Order: sequence, then structure tokens, then C-alpha cells
Amino acid sequence: MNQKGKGNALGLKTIENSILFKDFDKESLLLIASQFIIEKWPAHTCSSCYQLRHKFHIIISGRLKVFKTDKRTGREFTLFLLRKNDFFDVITLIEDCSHKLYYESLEDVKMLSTPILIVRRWLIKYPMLNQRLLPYLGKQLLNIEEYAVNHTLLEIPARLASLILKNINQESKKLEFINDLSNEEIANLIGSTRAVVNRHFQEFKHEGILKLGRKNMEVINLTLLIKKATNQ
Amino acid sequence: MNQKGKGNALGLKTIENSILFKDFDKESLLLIASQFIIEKWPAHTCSSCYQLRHKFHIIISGRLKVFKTDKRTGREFTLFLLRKNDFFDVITLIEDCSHKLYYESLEDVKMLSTPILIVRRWLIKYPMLNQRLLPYLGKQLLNIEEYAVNHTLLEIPARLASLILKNINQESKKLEFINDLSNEEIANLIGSTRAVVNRHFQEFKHEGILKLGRKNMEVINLTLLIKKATNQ
DNA sequence: ATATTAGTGATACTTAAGTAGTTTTACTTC
DNA sequence: GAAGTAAAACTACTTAAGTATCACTAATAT
Repeated sequence: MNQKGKGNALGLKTIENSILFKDFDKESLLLIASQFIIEKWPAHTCSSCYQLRHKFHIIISGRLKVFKTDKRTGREFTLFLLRKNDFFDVITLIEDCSHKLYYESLEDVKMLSTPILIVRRWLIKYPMLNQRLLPYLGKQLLNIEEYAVNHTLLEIPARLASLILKNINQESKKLEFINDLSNEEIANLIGSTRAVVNRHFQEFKHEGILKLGRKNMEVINLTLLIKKATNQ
Repeated sequence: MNQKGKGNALGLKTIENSILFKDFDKESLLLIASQFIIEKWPAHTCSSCYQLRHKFHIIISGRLKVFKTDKRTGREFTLFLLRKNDFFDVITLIEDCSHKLYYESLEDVKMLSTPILIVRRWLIKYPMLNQRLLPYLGKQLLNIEEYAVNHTLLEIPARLASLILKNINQESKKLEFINDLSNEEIANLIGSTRAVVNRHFQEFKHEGILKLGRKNMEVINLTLLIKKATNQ
């Protein structure tokens, strides 16, 4: 699963493009990149926070689901879907607190990893890093906040529509990133269950809002979708 | 509502004790404190983010509710209950993004305030501040994350019990901080409605878990309360 | 070609939570 | 002490969402 990445071109490129290390001088970049190794998770690899506690990761490619489970009911809740250039876990990086999460690769995932202690040393050596972490953490906070507000104030059709809208590419106007997820994974993203999500998807289909396929969906009527999201 | 705070002893004391400025040298502390004014909000003062957009606040005393509303249903959702030494809004401080929130003082609230641009200048002048902000933001993230997980995976009795448990003082074993809130405000905290919260409070009372009074509650049976929170 | 599996579509049923409305209680103030 | 008010307590009703189950279909493996 692991692979030495010293001097690896892919690793260096990822580091250079990371919002964390962007604009660092060449020398530092090389030094930093040399501390990472490349880790490859085949599709559907599952890992608990305990196994990853002492490592910091930057995703190179593939999607990684960050989730919680309720053993009692077996229900799952996806907190984040991480992608290229995302990193984790920031919480355990900045403080030694327990952050009980699970991770699962939705497809083959490639990432860089390094001991968290090394990143903590960098935080001291390169104070700029603290400044770079803040906006990232802020965005995560806003994301979860939005989820909490939606889950509290909106019903499932509106939450479903919001999720889809959020993942429509501004230029192409096409649904991206979540268009190939199963009903089950969509349900985990809005905090519901497969059957309920499917029920509302059928409604959306009959209303001409979505075109549904097997692990594939497409937005047909954006105007109506927006109406759904805003409860009109 | 406002009051000059230059050289104010209360302001300086608050700044000294803030996790943001702790251990700064005396000279810097005086300089920083001199830039704040004291703001007093009478009980139940309500303010939108638009009115506060360009200011940064540190609470001296009193509780401040941070919430969202759904105009359609009139329902309210309390994201945070800020208290002494809390500050806001960190999101608009670190980035110029829209963070549409409302604020309301639950009782008379005293706070320090200063233009957000000044704090941004301090972030450059004192790089240490970035480092101090990180754990605070991390805690907020964990808070909202916990809310999201609870709201998604637990039913109202468990969420209610969790909320109470979270506010029990470790030493005194007494319920604090939220013990004097109305059913309505408790409902806003767990993302439900007054009637539903009251229904479950009655259950808790009959089961001998809580003692209920007018704007006052007390935990009688902690063991049972923990069972409720963990769905046993 | 057949078997297996994962994902989807659809039905019937259960239930927790939301909503509306009324009554009761406790506190305030005049 | 009476009147007024706000919170809490209670009742009846509605509904969205969850659950269980089965049928169907596409993809994959054997």
C-alpha cells in the first residue's frame, strides 16, 4: 500500500500546488516533499482514525469519504468528501484531541503522507503555515455549518436539491463530483437513508428535474431544481 | 449602546485573559486594548451580521446567541451560545465571505469591539495570532460537527440528554449555563420545537431524571440521563 | 451462458416529530 | 389582592421520514 516518494516528481508537484506550501522557496519545497511518501488505497479501502492518528495526508487523486457510523442502527453519515489537494486530519494536527472518524476511498486514491509530528515541526519552522491553515479550516466550518442548518431547517427534497446545486460546475453547468454516486452514498451525504432518497429522486424524475441512470444522474431543469432547494 | 474604552481597566483585563493575546508583552497589550471600545447590549438586543460585518468582538460578560432563521416556517436554529472570552466573527475575520448569521443577547451583554481591519493588521504584525486562532476555530468545528452527527444519527431524547450532559460542570456535577433557558431556547439548541422538547422533558421528569421549574432545571439521576444520551 | 451481486424502483406499514390549540401555572406589576 | 403575561403542561391531529420487503435490472464474475 505504501511507496517511497523521495524525490518523486508527483509528490513535489502536489506539494507545490497545495495551498499550504504555495509560493514556498524551491529549497523548502524539496525538503518538505522529501518527507512525504506516496500511499495508495485501492477502491473501498476503509480505515479508522486510530490507524491514521499519527499521520497527515494530502490527497493526490481520487475521492475519500470521511464519515461517522451509528453501530446501533448501522446508519452512516458522511461529513466530508475529500478530493485532490484536500488534506486531513487538520483537527488532530492542531490539537491532541480525539476525533473519531472513519475514512473510505470511493475509488483508487493516491495520497501523500507524513508523520503528524513533522508537520507540527513545520508549523513552528514556517509560521506562514498557520496562516494558510486558517482559511481551509474556515471553509470546513462553513461546510458543516451549512449541513447543520440545512438538516435542521429543510426537508429532504430541499436538502437533496441543495446538494445537487452545490455540485454543479459553474462553467459547464453540469453536475460533477457526485453524479456517479449510488443512492446510498447520496443518502449518507444528506443524512438520510437510501429508500427515502430514491423516493424523492423518483419525484424529481417525474417532474422532469433529473435524468436518472445507474450510478449516474444529470440535471435537466435547473430552474425547477433551484425552486426545490428554496422550497418554492 | 457604545462607550469609549481607552485605557479602560476592564478592557485591558479582558485582552490579557483572552487566549488570543495571552502572554503578549505589556506594551503590545496596552496598544491592543486601546483600540477596543466597550459595547453594551441590553438583554434581547438583536443584530444581523450586516450591522456587525466590519467589527470584531470579544465578549466580557453575558450570553450571546448566534443563530439562523427560516423565514418560511419561522423556526430558529442556534449555532453557538457565546460566553465570556468568546469572540466573533472569526470566519469574516479570516476571509471576506458572506456569513449570514443573527445575534441576540440572552441577558445584558458587555463586549469589546474594534474594526475588523485592525485585527487583520494585527494578524500580520503579530503572526502568533494565527496560531492562536487555529485551536479556537478547531473547537468550533468540532462543536458543529458534533451537532451535525447528533442531529443525523440520534433522536430527540438522546440529543436532549447529550445537550444537558455537555453542560454539567465537572466539579460541582451541576447543570450550568443552560439551566435557566426556556423550552423554546433549548429547542433552538437541538434543532427542534418547543412543544416537542417539552414533551420529552415531561418524560424525563416522570422517569425521575430531571427536576423542572420555570426557566430552571436540575439533574436528579445522572446515570439514567447518560443512558438516555447513549440510547440504552 | 449462467449465476451472483449491487443498485434501483416500488409498495405497505410504523413512528417520531412537527403543528395547532387549550389549559394551567407561576411570576410580575399595578 | 387582582390583573396581566409568559412559560409550561397537556391533548389531539398531521405528516414526513424511516423501515421492511420484494421485484426488477444492469453489471460482473464464473
